[in-house]
Amino acid sequence: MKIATYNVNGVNGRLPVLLRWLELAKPDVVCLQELKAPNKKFPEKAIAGAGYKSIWHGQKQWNGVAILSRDLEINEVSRNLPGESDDYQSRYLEVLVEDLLIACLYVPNGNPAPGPKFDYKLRWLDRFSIRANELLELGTPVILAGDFNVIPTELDVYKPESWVKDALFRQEVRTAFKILVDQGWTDAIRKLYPTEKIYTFWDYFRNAYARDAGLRIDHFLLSPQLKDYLISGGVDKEVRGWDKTSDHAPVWIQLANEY
DNA sequence: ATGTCACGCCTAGCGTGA
Repeated sequence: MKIATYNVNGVNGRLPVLLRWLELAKPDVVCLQELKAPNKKFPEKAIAGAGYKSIWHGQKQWNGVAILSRDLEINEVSRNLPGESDDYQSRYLEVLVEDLLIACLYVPNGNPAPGPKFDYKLRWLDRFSIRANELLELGTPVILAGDFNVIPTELDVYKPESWVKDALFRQEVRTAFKILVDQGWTDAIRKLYPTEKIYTFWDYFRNAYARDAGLRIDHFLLSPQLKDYLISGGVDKEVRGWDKTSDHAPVWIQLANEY
């Protein structure tokens, strides 16, 4: 099974790029973030035309997540991250793809830090950590995929020293990510490439893509049942170079069929 | 500090988020 995650930065503005990439990469399941579209403007028909059924959780103007499936049956489990009843931001979606639970997440950016947005990010990560632990305790295969807005280590950023005060790399955030992973998750891309520079995001500013001034912030975390079935994975980096493209590139993993 | 995108809106540049 090939599973991808892609922060599209506007699902309608990016529709030609998304459809072109789907045709090329042919993932079985796709987690999308930053739809920037209300529910009624999600391009369900165009995506169905490419062969994918969709479950989406949109929001006017900002945020928004979706999960697409090509052939496999998909059923919604939840569209809310527990723990904060007045949190209206659409950043979370949990589905079952057959017997595999997939959570698609779009963690708050958190800048400027410190400040209320950063506090919200830390609370969100705490809430997510609680949910992730519950999912682990199910003892069934689970994938947490999406835009974590976390640079896990110095290897994951082109110039660490210039990012230490940024909400994506501050120590509190790196620690939160480490606590989460240490519950028993496997960072799939880092497992496949233990020492290589792997980036998934390049800023629109300052010609970042051409300079390869990137960050690794889109991640797959695998529950223990899955880690030995991870075959391959990577970043479809060339998509970041396409016209009218997102600032993120799609990231994917391949799991053995018999997991 | 800056830079570049996409979105919504009392439609046309501006505020906001990233």
